[in-house]
Amino acid sequence: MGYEFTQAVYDVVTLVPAGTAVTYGDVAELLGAGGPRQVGAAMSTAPAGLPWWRVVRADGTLREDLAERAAGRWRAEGLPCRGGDPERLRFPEARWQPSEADFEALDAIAARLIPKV
DNA sequence: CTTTTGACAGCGT
DNA sequence: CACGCTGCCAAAA
Repeated sequence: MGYEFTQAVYDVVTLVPAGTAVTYGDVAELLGAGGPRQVGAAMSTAPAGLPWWRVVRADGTLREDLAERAAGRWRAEGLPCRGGDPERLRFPEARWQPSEADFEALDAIAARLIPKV
């Protein structure tokens, strides 16, 4: 199965529960591969239906055009925003804390990931 | 095949 | 707080 990095990123993002968020760097770390920019590259081609608004920059913001569309979702999910800025999440409060079961799922994803031969 | 781009992050200034 | 610079490496050109 051509399980590549990009697909693994999507799988990880899918695990992030509503009402929580992670940073691009978090995704790379949870995956145990790549880095923030690689995750961003993968997200740029994200399929419809993926909760992309739950993946933000380390400072709790998103690129402006994306932040506009994400703000509504954040409010609907009750994500904690910082100060009076509705387009900036408050970390680490908003950060997803994976349960043990989540870590197992994460581990499974990492294991399936085939290092690009 | 090579080169450039980029939904980033952290540190220095 | 704001820039600027560098490292990172998958994707797209």
